[in-house]
Amino acid sequence: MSHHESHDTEVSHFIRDIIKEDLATGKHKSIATRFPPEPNGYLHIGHAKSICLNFGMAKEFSGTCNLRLDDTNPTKENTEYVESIKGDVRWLGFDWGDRLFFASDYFEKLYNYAEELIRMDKAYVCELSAEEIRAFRGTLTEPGKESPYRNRPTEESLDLFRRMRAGEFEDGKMVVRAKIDMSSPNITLRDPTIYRIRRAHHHRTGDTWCIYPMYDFAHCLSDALEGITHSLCTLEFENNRPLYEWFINQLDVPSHPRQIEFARLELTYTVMSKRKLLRLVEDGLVSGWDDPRMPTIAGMRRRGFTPAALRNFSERIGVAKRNSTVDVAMLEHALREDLNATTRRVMGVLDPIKVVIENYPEDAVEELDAPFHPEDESMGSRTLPFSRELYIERDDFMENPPKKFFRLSPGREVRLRYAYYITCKEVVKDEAGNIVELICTYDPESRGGTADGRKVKATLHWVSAKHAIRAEVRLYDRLFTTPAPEGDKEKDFTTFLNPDSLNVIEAYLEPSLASAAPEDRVQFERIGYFVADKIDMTSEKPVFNRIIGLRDTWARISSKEGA
RNA sequence: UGGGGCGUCGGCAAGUGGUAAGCCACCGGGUUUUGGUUCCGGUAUUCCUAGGUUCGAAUCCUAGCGCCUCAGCCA
Repeated sequence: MSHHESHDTEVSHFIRDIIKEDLATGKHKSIATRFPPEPNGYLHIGHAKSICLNFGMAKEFSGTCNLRLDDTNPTKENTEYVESIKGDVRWLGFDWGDRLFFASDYFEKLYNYAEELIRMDKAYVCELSAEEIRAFRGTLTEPGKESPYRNRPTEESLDLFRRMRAGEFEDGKMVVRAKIDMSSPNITLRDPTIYRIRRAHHHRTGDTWCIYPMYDFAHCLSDALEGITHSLCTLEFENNRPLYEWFINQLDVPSHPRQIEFARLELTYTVMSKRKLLRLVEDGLVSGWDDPRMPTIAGMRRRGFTPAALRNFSERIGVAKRNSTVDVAMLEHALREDLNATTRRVMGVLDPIKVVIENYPEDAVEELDAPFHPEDESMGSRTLPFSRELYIERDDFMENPPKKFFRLSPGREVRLRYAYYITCKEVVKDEAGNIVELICTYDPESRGGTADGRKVKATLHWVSAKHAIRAEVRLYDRLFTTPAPEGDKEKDFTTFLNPDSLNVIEAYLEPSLASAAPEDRVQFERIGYFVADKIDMTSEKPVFNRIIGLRDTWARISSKEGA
């Protein structure tokens, strides 16, 4: 973890309290958590919250956190997903050591537990069809009816279950169900299915099984087998907790974990459901799961997010039971905060306008020294070539500036960062009236950016025209235009897609950037934070992604004044 | 209309009987070779509502109201 991480924001939350209490009372000598994703998709920022919570609690209390892939449904899972999950967790900065597990590691044990349940007359093989089971289940307000197979002899169920395993029956022919209470007001307790027949190739166990355990049965037992003390999951599993406890109480298991539920993360201006994320990818609305606009960990990584920013964010949003939607500005703040501290400052001009310094020698080139970080000398410095023709940002010049505009305009003097003071003498336009060039003069006494006490109201970034390198710059913005893209029941969330979420431009950058390595992050001074694209960056054709812009007070002032 | 859960500032979120932390956002102001950073200051007489208990309640009691969740051989 980087030394930039701030721990001063650590706040109490109910899970931390429970853990402290359990340690204080001696209920547990040490704690064990786990992050249990199903390898059927890519991880997103919601998972990041869970990862940070589980690994974070383990680290904070010197416990352990297992990475467990919950692979009980072979029709949806594959190794590509397990690899991406491992990579994402590692990138976030967490280490599971030798504690990588799979629910499928326990298939044999799970099978034996199921047999045990049948022997205890706490489970039975049911031959009702899926539709019949549904019909027998009852509704929210009416109790269910018992299956006609419910009271068949234990031996018969046991025999059938063994033959299920042996592959004697076709898929869907029968299931094994826990025998609990068909009239329970909690529907998860109405004889839930715990094993089904599913002839599918499993990514790890291959074809050795044709029956697979259900989540409710497998999860609690996996936790118990691993000695998990605190099994943290999201709110929608609250209804399943009595069932979780039922299984571990019936069976002779090595430990009794406690399930604790917390609210999943929702973020403004984004969608989080796996289904909707898949839609974006499949409909080609984004370039893939790692599109820099996606809230996936892979996407955020490619966008240039830092693991520390995500960790800090997770800590700050807290953990509670209340459903809530976090303002994405909070995430952006955590991002800028980390980037500000860790990133080198360089210069690049996104939308150039040429400046010719008429009193600067025709062929002269000077090497000017410029630090990489004004507040952190340890980052060192580089030299910048300066010459007669430069580029500055189009936004930094106005022919008829409003009162509060401090930048360059006719007759006004400004500073070129780490270079000289220049004064605009003349504006050159084309036939159409577009400004194509600015004729300026410079003050040779202001080298480095200081002149005898003379103050100037603005400092502009610039690049030397003949030394600048050209690069593709991908300007990313929020994917949606509304804080709650899922909030309108009438309209599909894709109608709120931001048409300007990506703008690709060609920019002029200072030459040092040609040697940037993929995933190197920098700040283009006065503009924002950028990252050399993980996939497409090469020194021949540099590609930078905008991670996030700097806070732009001027933009707010000017739009407020209608300037 | 059964069960479970949740309601504290614009958004997160502490607080669990002693008189409303913090963060984001927002608004002022200082410093500044990034209109960045940073630093100072401001921002809930009030905790879903209504009653009640108490010297004292966001915290306890009662009754309402609102929102989330559960009827996969998904997780």
